[in-house]
Amino acid sequence: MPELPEVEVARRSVADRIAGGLILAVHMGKPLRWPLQTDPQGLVGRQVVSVGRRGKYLLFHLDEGVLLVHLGMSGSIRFAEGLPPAGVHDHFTLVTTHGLLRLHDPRRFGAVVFAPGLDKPPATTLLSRLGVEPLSADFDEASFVNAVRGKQAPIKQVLLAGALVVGVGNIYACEVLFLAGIHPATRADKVARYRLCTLHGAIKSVLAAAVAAGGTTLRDFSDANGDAGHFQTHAKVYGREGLACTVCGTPIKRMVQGQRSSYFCPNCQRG
DNA sequence: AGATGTCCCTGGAAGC
DNA sequence: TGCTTCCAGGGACATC
Repeated sequence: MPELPEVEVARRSVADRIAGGLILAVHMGKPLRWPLQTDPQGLVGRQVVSVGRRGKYLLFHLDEGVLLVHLGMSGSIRFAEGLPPAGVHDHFTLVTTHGLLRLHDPRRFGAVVFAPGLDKPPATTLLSRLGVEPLSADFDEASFVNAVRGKQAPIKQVLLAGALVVGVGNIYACEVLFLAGIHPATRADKVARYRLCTLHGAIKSVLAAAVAAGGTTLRDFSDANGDAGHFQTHAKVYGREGLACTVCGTPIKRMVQGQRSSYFCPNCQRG
């Protein structure tokens, strides 16, 4: 499923080609997570100026307004050559002078939302409560450590909530907690400072490495040109319940937090 | 207000 | 072999 690195890879794979393109037509498939909130035909004639990203949202900046695209857990965008008929899971198609871009999303957790501007609803509703970008200079160690220690929820859920730092999904959350030696159920304000410093570094390095490698292809991820990622996440804990910890040999355990599986090594992750 | 629970959806895997 | 059940996940929203 696309987490931040995959969304960033998707962004890079479409940005250069789509920029400057005029929207010729818009086709909608089955409804996605939230309504577009505008007449799709109103997008026709607008120009795509650039493609940005905030958290896991792709931002298609138009000459007037912005199109927010979320890939959910099974979404991918891809340029289609020619004018092939939409498949059953192609729920949004942008026909432009610079190519035909499709959003393919079998589970429809994705979203396409139009906003008149980034500083206007519904963009503000979706983006305002997002935390810091983990790959930006704003993600500094001291601020992160202090913010985490102001929370009482389990550390895993603080990471997933995205209010402090965005883009850390379930898989990367499990992995970075393992690297930092932190048990996922530990209350955020009870985690030792030195472990949070390690966690901060792990978030930065793991996400950056994943972006550099073209994302992780755990579940059929590919970029807009159909190229798969090369970040072979030999996950150290995720999905490895019952298997030996790569560090100490203890069987990896699984627990459920907030309806989601957390994988951890009961020996390596204590604090 | 902060923490926790619920729900949306469907393909693939596992179980009978 | 063919059915049914379970599971995965991001994040808005409801509830405590």
